[in-house]
Amino acid sequence: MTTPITRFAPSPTGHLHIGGARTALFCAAYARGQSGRFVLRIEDTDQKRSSEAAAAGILDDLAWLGICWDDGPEAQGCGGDDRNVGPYYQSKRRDIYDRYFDRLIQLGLAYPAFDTPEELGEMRKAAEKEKKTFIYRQCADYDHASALERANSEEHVLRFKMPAEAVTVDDEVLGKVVFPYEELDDLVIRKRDGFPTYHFAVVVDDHEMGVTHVVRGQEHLNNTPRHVAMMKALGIERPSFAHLPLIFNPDGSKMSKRDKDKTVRAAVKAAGNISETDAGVTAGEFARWQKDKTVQLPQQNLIGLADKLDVVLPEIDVEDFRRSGYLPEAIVNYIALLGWNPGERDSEGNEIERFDRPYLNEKFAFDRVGKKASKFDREKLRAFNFDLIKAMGPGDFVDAWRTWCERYDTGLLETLDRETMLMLAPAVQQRAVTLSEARVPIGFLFADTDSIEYDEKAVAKHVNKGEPSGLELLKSFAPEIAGIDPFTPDGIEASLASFCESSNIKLGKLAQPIRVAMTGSAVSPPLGVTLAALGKDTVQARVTRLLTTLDT
RNA sequence: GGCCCCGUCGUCUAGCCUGGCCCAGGACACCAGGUUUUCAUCCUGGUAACGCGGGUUCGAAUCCCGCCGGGGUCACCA
Repeated sequence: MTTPITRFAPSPTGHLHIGGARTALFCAAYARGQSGRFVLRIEDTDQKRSSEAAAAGILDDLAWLGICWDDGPEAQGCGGDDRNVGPYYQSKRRDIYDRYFDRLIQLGLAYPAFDTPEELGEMRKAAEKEKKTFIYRQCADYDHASALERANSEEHVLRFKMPAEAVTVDDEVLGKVVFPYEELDDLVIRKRDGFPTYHFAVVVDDHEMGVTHVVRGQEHLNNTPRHVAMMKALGIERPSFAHLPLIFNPDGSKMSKRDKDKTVRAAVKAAGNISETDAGVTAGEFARWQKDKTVQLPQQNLIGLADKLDVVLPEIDVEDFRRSGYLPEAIVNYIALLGWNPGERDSEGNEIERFDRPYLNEKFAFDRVGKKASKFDREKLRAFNFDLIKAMGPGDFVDAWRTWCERYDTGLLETLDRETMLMLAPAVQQRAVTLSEARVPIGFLFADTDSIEYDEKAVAKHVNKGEPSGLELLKSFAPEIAGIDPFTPDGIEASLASFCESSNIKLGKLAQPIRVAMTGSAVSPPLGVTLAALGKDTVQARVTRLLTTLDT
């Protein structure tokens, strides 16, 4: 049997979309599990929209997820050209495409077409008027020789002459799908600028790179017969195809990069007082963005606006999830389950759905990929992430936390040293679903003692009420604080316990007023870590403040 | 609109190919209890689905047909 070779071929027009990540993951998992190879190719034939930075970003996103490629651009410790089938940027493969263009022209299966975009627009409009789909065909009196001659001096595109027969696609996921000839047009394979179109480049590159399994989103299904027809024309052996079901938003719409703009646009409109200065772009750009749903603002500007408007951007790209503080392992596990499942049960008879990469690699196959599009359920992703966070050792957690902070919250690193974070870790891990939310349960650490606002209900219940009242208990405990040694979670807990025992009160009676003093509310992590993290001086200051502020 | 794909709890799904083990199982969410110095974690339990209509069959979530619904695609983008 030949070595299976899969490939992921993103176009570098932005960050890696979560759907693309799943495609890449399945490709990589299949290659690993079958001892094959996984190729990464950058499809940058669209000169206008592609960028070097986007390509680098995608490689970075993949590597962060732990999806490494065997053949492809060398970056992040992945890639290389061991099989000598590169380069892996389509823009650098022009000479290869030219060879194939020539072959098709010789065969009379590719021909120059001179219609201008305007003319084509007219033709489409006319077809639409008749309620028909516009299908481009070579005109009946087309003269190949003179067209070729004319092509030497005139701008033109190259079209593929679609053979007059239906095409059957055998899909690993969907099964047999038949496309009638009447639906297949003479597609453009070389653009006016000389670059191949996507359709042509994939066919050539997949063949040149020995790809055996073409795995991609279902939105490509309708393209497949064109590709198959070209393969046949070129005498290329056809690979197997696997079209993955789409991923939707919870509301059923397709998960799109533009959703982020959509969210911010709506918030801007609702706020009513946002200007181009807030957006950080020119007035013209801002107006265009507001009016045109297809116009996107740069990521950084979008984040800035979202912060200003206090709206949460929907996570769409891998980078968005990373920023939100999800662990790559959680994302990988969750997206693997979108459209696929191992179909195995654990010893208790429950379906297995929590697993790691080695398990995925071993089990993944296309026969268990579903056909139905799935909605992206953030709550479930959060549950996966939370479980992973809870299961981490404190050291690993702090490592992950600090790494995240280096990228997204350097301020936290300035406030907390590693040792303090380590002490806080167990408390935080029980309370933070994502890394970005890790600072929430310890928010009291960042408050200024003199500006703590005391929650009315908490004060009424825990400070004023009781006999003796919480305030009185706190007052009598206050002198003890200075003598707590060591001032560590254990030392503090011990001191608290012995004080309560000798005073013959329940721990809760004292604990709650202390919480109010420390945080202004009745909620905090266990008192030991809460006080230890604050430090003796701050603890005393906060107790004093409550006593002086609320003792009436 | 043409063509193509899809349709099991709110969501992700198991089961469908090889009809009975399914008055449909799991997970997330939700609800109710319990443990706990608060919150959280944790534990226990519960609500909840085969889109509709015809067939075939002793028997259908599973096979067939129709309908309805959702989605994709119709570029010199990928």
